[in-house]
Amino acid sequence: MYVTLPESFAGIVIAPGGAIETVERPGIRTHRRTKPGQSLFMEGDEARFLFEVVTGVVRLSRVSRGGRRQVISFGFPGDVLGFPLNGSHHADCDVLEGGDVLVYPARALAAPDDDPDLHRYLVRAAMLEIGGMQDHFMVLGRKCAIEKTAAFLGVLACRIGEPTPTGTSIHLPMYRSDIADFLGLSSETISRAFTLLRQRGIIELPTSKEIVVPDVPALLRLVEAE
Amino acid sequence: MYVTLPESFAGIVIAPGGAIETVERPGIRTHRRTKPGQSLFMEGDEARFLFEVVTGVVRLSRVSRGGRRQVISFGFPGDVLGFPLNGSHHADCDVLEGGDVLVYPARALAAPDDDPDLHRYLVRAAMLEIGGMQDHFMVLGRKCAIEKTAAFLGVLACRIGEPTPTGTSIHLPMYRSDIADFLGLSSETISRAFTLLRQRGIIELPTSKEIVVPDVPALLRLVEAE
DNA sequence: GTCGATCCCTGATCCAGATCAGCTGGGAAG
DNA sequence: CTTCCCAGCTGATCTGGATCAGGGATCGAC
Repeated sequence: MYVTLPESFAGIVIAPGGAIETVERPGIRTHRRTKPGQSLFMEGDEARFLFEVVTGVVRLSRVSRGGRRQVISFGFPGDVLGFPLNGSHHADCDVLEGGDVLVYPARALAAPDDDPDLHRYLVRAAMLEIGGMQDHFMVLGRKCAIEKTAAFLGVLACRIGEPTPTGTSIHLPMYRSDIADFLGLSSETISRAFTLLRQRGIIELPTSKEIVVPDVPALLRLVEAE
Repeated sequence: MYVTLPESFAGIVIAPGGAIETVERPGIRTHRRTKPGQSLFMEGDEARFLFEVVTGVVRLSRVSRGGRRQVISFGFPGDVLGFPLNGSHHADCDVLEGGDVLVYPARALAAPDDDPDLHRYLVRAAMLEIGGMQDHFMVLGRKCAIEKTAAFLGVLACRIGEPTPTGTSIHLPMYRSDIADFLGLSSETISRAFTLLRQRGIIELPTSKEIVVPDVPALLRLVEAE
């Protein structure tokens, strides 16, 4: 998941996934059960598989020599992760919330003929990945803290929000520091942004990992004050 | 081009392109001549073609509703641009320095059987794109101005630097503001970073668009002060 | 040649967010 | 139950980079 919002968001309820052109996911595949804290792959590992999150949440991240960390993306249900570079993985993938992943052979990407349906599915997933990352550049490079945070929560509300009587409810499986490393901020700034949004009535925080958004369009209007 | 540096850079001269696993570019293709200022495609255009820069330089960018701009990447010789999302382009592509581009039909990506060699070539280019963008996240989110600038010039030196008696020479076809919008900084900060690097003897600026790097490893050592 | 129009550089000031530090609360272990 | 530990929150301070402002170099139009 990247922080990528559809063109016209004001007042529009966005369907989970938000796909326009759809490629059917190929039939029954290999599943693997994931446990919190488990590593699906690490930077430098030979890339034998790609993964699609079915349930649960994973985190894709890189750590620099100096110890600075960048969370590249969060993998929510429907996200495909593990696109290989020169045959090896290029980031660490860890499980935040246990669940199920689909396991695709990396060969399916390089060899179209083995399984043409799967191949086309993965190529399309790669295009979605590139598009999402392009949007995320704008967030990282050209938005302030409150806009980044609002955009992040807005995307989560659209993708994994549960409708409740009081608003859209989001469960956050990651730490504040994960969100910070994803948005290029410090964890203190995330805390302060959450507090500010709460004070303004944009979100409620029943617990530190549960967020209720009474009015998603109001949240999304904060994404870019023009 | 993204700001993406190989693992072990200190003292190592990086080959242009830096590819490890190579896929041969398919035979003779359609060329198109480009002129400075020309637009190859714009956001929202139907994606009928992908482009590979042969000579010259292009710029890929997005502009938000509020008018803020993010330069997503610069296209130097060897870079493939224009990966489609739901059949349309997702950013603007403009020519900075005239030259030649190869034109590939977008179908080649979706339909493996039309031209299997080209298809594999483009899939591999997409994987390079994803890997490069992941590295660029670290630059945007977790590096300071001087590190961003040094990393940017370092990549350029490795990719398009010309060896001269006094060092590696780089021609910059873009404005300071383009570099700023690429690195998530202001154009003033780019100017100041260039001046600082010049004062420290890391670079020379014969003209504002020509940069000479006497010692590329010294430049790259600034990328991450640990 | 002169005149604009840009682009680039640099100084001064300001502010958003990092950093440092301390406090609080909830969950796990005993 | 108590204790410990760590995530999260918040206050105080600092600072890197944005912003504002002005000045010089370059280039094209005429």
